[in-house]
Amino acid sequence: MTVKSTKKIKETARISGDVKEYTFFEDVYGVVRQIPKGRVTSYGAIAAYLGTKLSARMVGWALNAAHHATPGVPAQRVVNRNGMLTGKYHFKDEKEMENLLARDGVSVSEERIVNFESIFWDPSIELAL
DNA sequence: GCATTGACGAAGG
DNA sequence: CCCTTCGCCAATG
Repeated sequence: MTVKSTKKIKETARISGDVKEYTFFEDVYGVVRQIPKGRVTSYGAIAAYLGTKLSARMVGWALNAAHHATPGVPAQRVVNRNGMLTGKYHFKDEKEMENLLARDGVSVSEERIVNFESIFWDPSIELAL
């Protein structure tokens, strides 16, 4: 799907049933779903790609709503800039995120992804439009 | 409508 | 190198 290059996140989130003008969620989902298996990225990288690097928190917030999204978003591939699984508590179980990453062939040691920088996937580069 | 919080990140101590 | 503070912007109390 083509990311609707959101210049601003302003028109964001209105999960109010009828109004679905929010591109924020769609964009985040779109990017996250394109993360190759075995690769990971950060909230900041996604935010930067969407042009809102100063609001990386919004990306995490969007992923929080990704739970009810279809076909599902591999949120385990999105961690903070330090490669830490900060969002694991938002999964069904704490181990779920780490488990999913292991399935992708990504090792985690002490809450931190091993070789994080090596498998880092930057949408601004990989998806470079 | 103001105050607090947050799946972040950069900077300062 | 670890911890604290501040900025960001939308949601929630």
